[in-house]
Amino acid sequence: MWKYRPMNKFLKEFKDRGYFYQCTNENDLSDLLDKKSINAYIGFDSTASSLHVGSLMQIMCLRLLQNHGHRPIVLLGGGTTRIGDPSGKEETRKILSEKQIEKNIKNIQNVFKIFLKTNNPKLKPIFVNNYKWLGKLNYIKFLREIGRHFTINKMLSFDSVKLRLEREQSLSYMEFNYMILQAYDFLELNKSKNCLMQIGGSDQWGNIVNGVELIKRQSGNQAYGLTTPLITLASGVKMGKTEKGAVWLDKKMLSPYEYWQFWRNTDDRDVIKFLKMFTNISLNKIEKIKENNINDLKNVLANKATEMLHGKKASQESEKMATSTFKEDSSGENLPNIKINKDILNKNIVELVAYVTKNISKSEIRRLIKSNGIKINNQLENNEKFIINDKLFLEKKFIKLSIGKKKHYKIVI
RNA sequence: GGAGGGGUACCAAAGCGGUCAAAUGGGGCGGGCUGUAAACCCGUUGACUUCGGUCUUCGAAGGUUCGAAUCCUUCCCCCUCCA
Repeated sequence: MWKYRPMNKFLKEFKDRGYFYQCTNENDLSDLLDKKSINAYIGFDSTASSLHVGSLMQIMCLRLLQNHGHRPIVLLGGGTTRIGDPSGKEETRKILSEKQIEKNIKNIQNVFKIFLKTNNPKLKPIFVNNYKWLGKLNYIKFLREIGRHFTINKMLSFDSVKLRLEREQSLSYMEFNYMILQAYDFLELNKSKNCLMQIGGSDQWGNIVNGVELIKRQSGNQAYGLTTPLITLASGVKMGKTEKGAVWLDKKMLSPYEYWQFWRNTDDRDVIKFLKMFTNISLNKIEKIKENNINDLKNVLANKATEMLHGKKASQESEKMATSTFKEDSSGENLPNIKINKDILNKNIVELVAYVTKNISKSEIRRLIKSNGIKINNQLENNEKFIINDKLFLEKKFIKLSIGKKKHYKIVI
């Protein structure tokens, strides 16, 4: 008999915010989450020294979980990173050095310390590194205890494997084992941390289900899996990349201002979706403001998203900088100062731009100048021999250098 | 182990002795339109330059040639088929 029961609040919000894709046993899970506070984990790739926006939804899931009184476990895959997940990968991945992985893990933890900050000691995130248990596995023992539960027949049917085989791309034995290791992780966390749920991207479904089954067989415990959809932008591209590369969640790799800009430049069609997914604004409030001017909403999105990661101050400064860059058409008074050496004076404009930008070649700067991309004090300057002299600083004591429409610098000596 | 195909700029992909700094598409950058959006249009996309040029690139190293991304030799790496 099916009787009506209201969905668990966490699950409901999880769905309403757009995080939900699939779940192993929704009704039971809903009941469980109503009944008690559980521990749940997500594993993160440690192949780079920072996570990027592509992982943000996963992080937000943990945050939501925590807000609803459950405890997040963050697994940073020192063990599995050494193997490489074949899911969704066209080719075998490069294998990183042990040292690099450890370094990455250390740095990545910082992001979670920001997003999952709490005063409640019971909800503090637990960090685990699966190298701790995977690193000392005994092969024979592992095969006998764990390997026996996996049939090759079934493993071959999983997408991660199947696609690679169908496309006749090689899949190493090492990678083939990835899903077993991930299942084992779940089992291990279930035993040692009483972890009852694993969340992951939809491409992790197979791996997660394997874990749930392994736990059932090994210990008889019921565990659950929950997946999030792959976010595709209205423009059709995968989220998380900009022209310049990944949108990193680390100010050393992407400044707060650039992060702010990333959100500010969201496609119109994605704004509401992103407000739900990537801010902590309540769904009721979003419902109320969703008809507001689209550009105002983009500002809200940028502010909230930036605030969450880089703090209120950085967020406000970014907005201020954006306003002075795009709105006021002004002197550039509010831009951050860029100090230059005196010896740039009386050299030509190419030298100045090169000094300010780094990483862009003089040929490229010359091209920019020729194609009307450079302004000095709001004045187009298309002579590459233009000399920077101190008269340009005038009474303002600085010059405003504009590169394209979006990049402006306040140059002081 | 045997047979064959291939490695070209950020990516994909043409070129197969000179006219190749290398077609074309994507991406990027700049400009136009606009709303810091989308769509569209134009330009540009190796480095350095006294704007005359100069230097470095087509998996790596050698060689042939007046001249090589293109031909030859050796090596490295990928892929396909057969065993």
